[in-house]
Amino acid sequence: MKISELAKATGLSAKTIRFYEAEGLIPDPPRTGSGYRAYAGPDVVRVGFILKAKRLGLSLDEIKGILQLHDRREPTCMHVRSLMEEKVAQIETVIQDLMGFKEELESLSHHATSLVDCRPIGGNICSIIEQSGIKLTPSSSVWAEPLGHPGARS
Amino acid sequence: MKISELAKATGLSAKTIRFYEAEGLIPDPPRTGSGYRAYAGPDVVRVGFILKAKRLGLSLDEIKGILQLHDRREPTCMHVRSLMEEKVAQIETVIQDLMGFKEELESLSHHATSLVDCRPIGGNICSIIEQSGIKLTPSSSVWAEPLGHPGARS
DNA sequence: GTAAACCTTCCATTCGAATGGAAGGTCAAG
DNA sequence: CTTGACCTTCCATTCGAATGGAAGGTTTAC
Repeated sequence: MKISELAKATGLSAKTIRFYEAEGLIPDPPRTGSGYRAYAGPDVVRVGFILKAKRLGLSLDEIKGILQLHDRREPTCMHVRSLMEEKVAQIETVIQDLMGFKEELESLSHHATSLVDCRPIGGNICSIIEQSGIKLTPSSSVWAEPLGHPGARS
Repeated sequence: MKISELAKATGLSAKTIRFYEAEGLIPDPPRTGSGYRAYAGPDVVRVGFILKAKRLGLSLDEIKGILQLHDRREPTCMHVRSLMEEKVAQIETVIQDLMGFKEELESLSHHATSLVDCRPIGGNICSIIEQSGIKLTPSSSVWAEPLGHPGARS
């Protein structure tokens, strides 16, 4: 199995597979005489695992941790379970934050609908935003780093 | 007002203020004889606006758009209102996704608790993950790009 | 007169997860 | 025997929002 075949089998690009190898998620495969990577069945399973774990919100680093346990033949499930529980707790926090924040935005929009003059008041820039009850106290945005999984781009 | 004074007044660093200037969010201020930036009251207001808008989940690009309207003396509020409504809709989607996903993770954890043998089954790597109903169909993670505000680091 | 505390510009680096592209080697079909 | 589809390595770039640091000029206090 050449790299593009593994790519097709898993839905990744060849580039991404090489990238996963460089990141230590996939072992360096044996090579053909001419230096081409030669993959086999277990590699498809492993990449499939990576994809599922990614879909579960694990970072490549977290996945790498699990795979290293597995490769050392240590049990992974306790570790995975606690990762999952951590994710659930993080998700709960994010949902709470988002719901509160949505309220905030909605009340802002409603207020704006009732503003007769929709132009800056005094020296300010936009009353919708500047009349909002938004606090600047702790800096940061609600969106700040939700789940240790920041710039996820499919 | 020198840059570090504006920084203190707004809670930003001088670096960040220069960065906002370079990004076109703040106009190039007048300079003192020795080339130091000389700010005034309206600059504090403007930076305050940027911070509030950021807290509301707007990206620097979106904020820049609003400020440009304002600088051209065009009305901003309709524009801002539609941005807000868009954000609310995005938040709703994200909350829905997160809640469904949380269910998924929780049922996974429950299943794992009842697994007698917590080791890989067959050729797989971690049953918790690989027995999950997670689909790989459309690629992508639930976390994929929640709000066009990906790597927000306070 | 000199040291600390500012200020200036410009370039590189961070985080995560890839992707783009150049330069060159290999393999199968026609 | 050449064309085109692969493969290889290596380096740079993307996205967003900054931050780090070097090299050098200025201002203020002692």
